[in-house]
Amino acid sequence: MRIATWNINSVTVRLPRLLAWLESTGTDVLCLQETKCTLEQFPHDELRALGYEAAVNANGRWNGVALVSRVGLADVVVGLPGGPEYEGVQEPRAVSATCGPVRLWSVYVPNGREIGHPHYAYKLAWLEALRVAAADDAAGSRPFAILGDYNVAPTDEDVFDTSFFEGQTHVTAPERDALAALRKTGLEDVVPRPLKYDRPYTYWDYRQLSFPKNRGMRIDLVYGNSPFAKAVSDAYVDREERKGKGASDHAPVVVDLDV
DNA sequence: ATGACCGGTCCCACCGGA
Repeated sequence: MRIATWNINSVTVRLPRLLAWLESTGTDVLCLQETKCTLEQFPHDELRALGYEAAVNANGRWNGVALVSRVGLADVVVGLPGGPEYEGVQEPRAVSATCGPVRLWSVYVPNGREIGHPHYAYKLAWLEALRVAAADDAAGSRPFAILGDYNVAPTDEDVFDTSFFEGQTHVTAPERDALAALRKTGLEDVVPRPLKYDRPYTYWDYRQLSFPKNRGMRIDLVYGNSPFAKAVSDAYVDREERKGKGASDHAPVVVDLDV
């Protein structure tokens, strides 16, 4: 079984790439983030033509997540139970479902913007709510994973230059502590292998030739419980999908499971 | 080549991304 996570940065603009990628990789379940569409705009018909159904949490121009599956979608939960609001709104940043033998979340963790910004406190509160909401499944015997854009680089090895990020979000101790607390529920970081260079970055800024210079970050993560992690036969970052005109600024992370 | 931001928006610039 092949599962993947991909911050697609607009499912509308990226639809031709999405369909071609699903076909070429034979992915069974894809977790999407930043769909940037309404529920009505989500391309259910095009995906159904390839044999996929989708569970979607979206409300317009920002954020938006989905689970796209050709191996079933059961017990769908839309949103993060107990999750915080930002400016009075529950943003579409989480959706979970059972896909065949595994329980999966697709999450888009808030960016945080700047240290001390209300969005930063919101980010930390959101990660804490995720920890609480996922604790039972994390400790369970069914393969379970939270995949998505965490907007946190777990270690200094996960950014191209630590000095570049001094004083910025994504690398601070409170953010990394929040990830550590999440792992402590029984989840481990399934680190993919890079297809080139030495580090499995998943994101490269559009600006300043970041991708050709490999000035990247590993912020798209797969946190799986022990039954999930034990079933992993391979994991890699598909950096090929970051290439060319019309790419997302994130590459998909692909995980193969023996389940 | 992987090549010097991009997507969305009621619109001629700005927000959000990280």
